[in-house]
Amino acid sequence: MAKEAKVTRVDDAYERLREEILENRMPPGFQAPEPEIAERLGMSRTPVHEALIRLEGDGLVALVPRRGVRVLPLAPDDMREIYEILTALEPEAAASVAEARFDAELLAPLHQATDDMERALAKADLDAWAAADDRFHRRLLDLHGNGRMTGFVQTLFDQAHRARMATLRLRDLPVKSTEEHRVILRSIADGDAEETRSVFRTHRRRAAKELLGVLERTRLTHL
Amino acid sequence: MAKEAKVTRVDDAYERLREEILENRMPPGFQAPEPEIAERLGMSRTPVHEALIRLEGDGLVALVPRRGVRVLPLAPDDMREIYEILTALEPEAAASVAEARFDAELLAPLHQATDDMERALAKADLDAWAAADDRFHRRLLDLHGNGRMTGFVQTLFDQAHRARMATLRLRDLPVKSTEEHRVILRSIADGDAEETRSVFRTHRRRAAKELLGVLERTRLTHL
DNA sequence: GTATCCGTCAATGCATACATAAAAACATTT
DNA sequence: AAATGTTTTTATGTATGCATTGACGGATAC
Repeated sequence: MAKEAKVTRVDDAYERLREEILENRMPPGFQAPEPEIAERLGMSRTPVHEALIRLEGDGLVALVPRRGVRVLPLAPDDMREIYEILTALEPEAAASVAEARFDAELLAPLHQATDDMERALAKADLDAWAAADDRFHRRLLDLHGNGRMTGFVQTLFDQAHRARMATLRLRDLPVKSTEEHRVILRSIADGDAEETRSVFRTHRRRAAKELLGVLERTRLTHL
Repeated sequence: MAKEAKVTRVDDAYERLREEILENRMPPGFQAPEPEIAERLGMSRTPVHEALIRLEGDGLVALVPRRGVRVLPLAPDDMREIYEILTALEPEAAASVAEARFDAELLAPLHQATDDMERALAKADLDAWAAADDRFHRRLLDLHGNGRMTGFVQTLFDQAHRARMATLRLRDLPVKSTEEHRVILRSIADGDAEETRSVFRTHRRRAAKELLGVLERTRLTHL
């Protein structure tokens, strides 16, 4: 997962800043003027500003006149919005993949990701678990092949990333979630679209409820 | 619907270009270097470039190195992607609005939009019909109150706008579509979430099928 | 006539310059 | 000391300059 050679400074700035936000090194509420960011990244304001426009489009930051960038915090309501959309989109995509009855070879990335989740769970390696979980969802969307959906879901994942990582450490190991992935995968392999949709919906609903429950209990109103 | 006072040149450029694309004054496939656009809009390259980044994020244009902007054409597959997402999202939003049992006053914008559709249909004014149709969908999303969903659906509407306007003139008057809106509205007013979801789904599926049928029959492979 | 090579042109990425306007710091008055 | 007015600093929006690099056209070779 080494950094790819960045072609332009705008891309470079975009990816570095995105990563810093996702990894919580630029935490929610963090604020800084553009010249400061530019200096930190070792480039002029122009490419930084253009990268920030993209990040703003991704819903990760807000550009506040005269005070620079602000990293947007996530409130429980934001998570509700995000999970509602995911609950509507992903089960449809999964059902469509099931219906397409891909052969085992094409489903390999999903098996791989699910195996990785189980392995990570066994080692209680939450970072690895989350990465594998992400990969499962991403690969599934890839198989479905609706680029717009994939892109949008990815930006939602990005937005939710911090909250997911934070809550992951505030609750029991995600045993249930891992099992559900196995079930989803089986119903996809069986080509049972209706079952896939139903199981995936349940999976998303439960995950949302659990996450919101943790936020509620821990009084984490934004992060 | 006069132009609002634009605060910055970037906003100005963004909105003018977006409108030109939606209204087909910059047709799909149109290509021009940034300096040319800048001159046309009477500003320097900087704000134009930044506006173009936003339009690229909206999926309306592509920035091609060394050749400037290109207005993206829409293929039938794009329409399939768009309608698939709309079919997954809008019925959920509508069902949720039905469940919320808003009182008549809050539903007024929907009644208004539906009335306008019927009036426009009676006068065979397709532009007014399309505008009212858009408004109905937009207001419904507004009532639902998921800002991310609203925003995303809006960008999809923007992307699909040209195709919708083009096909509207290649087929019979949208009588069925208008009637369906009336039915949807009634089921929302009745607070019947399940019925709303089902009717809306049917509405979207039928609209998609019809539109794709027209594209197919007229061999319009991109527009 | 066709294909290849080279030179010129032009578009973009980025840096920098500048005007504007807000905010912050400071001074002055009461 | 508080409040008000003034100065200074600073961030952003926009324009412009410059280097790089690809595109295009013409010339040359075959």
